[in-house]
Amino acid sequence: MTRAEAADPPDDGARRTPDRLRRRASRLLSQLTARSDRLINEGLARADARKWHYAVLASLQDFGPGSQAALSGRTGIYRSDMVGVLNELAERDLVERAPDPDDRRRNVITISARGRRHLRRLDKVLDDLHEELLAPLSPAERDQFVRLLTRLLDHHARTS
Amino acid sequence: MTRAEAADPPDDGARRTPDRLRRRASRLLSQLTARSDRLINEGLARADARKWHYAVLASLQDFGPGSQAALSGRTGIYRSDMVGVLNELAERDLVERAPDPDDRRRNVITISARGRRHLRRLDKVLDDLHEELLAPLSPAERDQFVRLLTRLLDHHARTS
DNA sequence: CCTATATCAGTTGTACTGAAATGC
DNA sequence: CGCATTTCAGTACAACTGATATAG
Repeated sequence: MTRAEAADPPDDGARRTPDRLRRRASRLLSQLTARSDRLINEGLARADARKWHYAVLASLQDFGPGSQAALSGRTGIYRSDMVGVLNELAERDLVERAPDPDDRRRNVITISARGRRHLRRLDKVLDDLHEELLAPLSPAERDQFVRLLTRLLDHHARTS
Repeated sequence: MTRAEAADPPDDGARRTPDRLRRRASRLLSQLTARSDRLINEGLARADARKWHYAVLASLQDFGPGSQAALSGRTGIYRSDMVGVLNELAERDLVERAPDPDDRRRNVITISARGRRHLRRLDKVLDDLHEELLAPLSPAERDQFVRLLTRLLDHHARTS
């Protein structure tokens, strides 16, 4: 579609695209994400946190308490891995896990006061880390970047 | 550390950023890359290839033969993992691995005719996959997206 | 002696699977 | 019975580390 591409250049198609590797969006994404993840993970580790901690706390703060299955859906954490994440958060008294009286299969997870405080701290930490991540971009470009990512992600979230 | 929080900010805080999770660039990157990687890996698997295969073949085609260490640098494949990738490529007769007469520690890796053919096929496959990956974006937006990714990656490649 | 290369053995982290235990 | 929820045990794969043999 994008490339009608009638005739191969006789000798090589390589000469036209001097480094095809470095232009592939998928590869740029992978590599940038690798760096981004490392940056974020290390930054959060310094605050005794991991990115799933942030995801759960933010989800609880922004959308209220919920079952583990609900949190799993909201945050993208695998149902099987949610247990461990909540154990870590509960150990630190950042959330409370109580059986749901209405449906005793469920646990209801609630953010604690301490958890809210921690979340504010993590938000600050993440602001700084994103400042570093997006340093080369102007505010308008950062916006543009986030919008493009969002559109792509929304598209693929729906179609899968 | 920040102020002994006896009273939460009564309303706000959360209400101002209704879903902070979904706006974090790092998270958008991680999630989009997860989908992108899956898309690309599955697509390449259908062509009996993996993304490192493409990386090595493209690097050989665009920059000529090289030692395993050189390829490692060019492609980002770990020196330890290069062995396995080259084994797979050599099994399929896509590259040739010969000892370097000038420096007998080295192997010189060369792309074969069959490898060049395979690379053209993979390029086509990847074009289609990227069409799918970037479907929601106009050509201008795709360009913009690639440019932004490149700038970010360049910045972090230099500063680390 | 010190360095670079190719290779191998092994760790770590994480997405993901499968199934058990419990309750609807 | 079916189905949903939490939990656990374990797989698969990738990035990464450390060490060794060989050669400059």
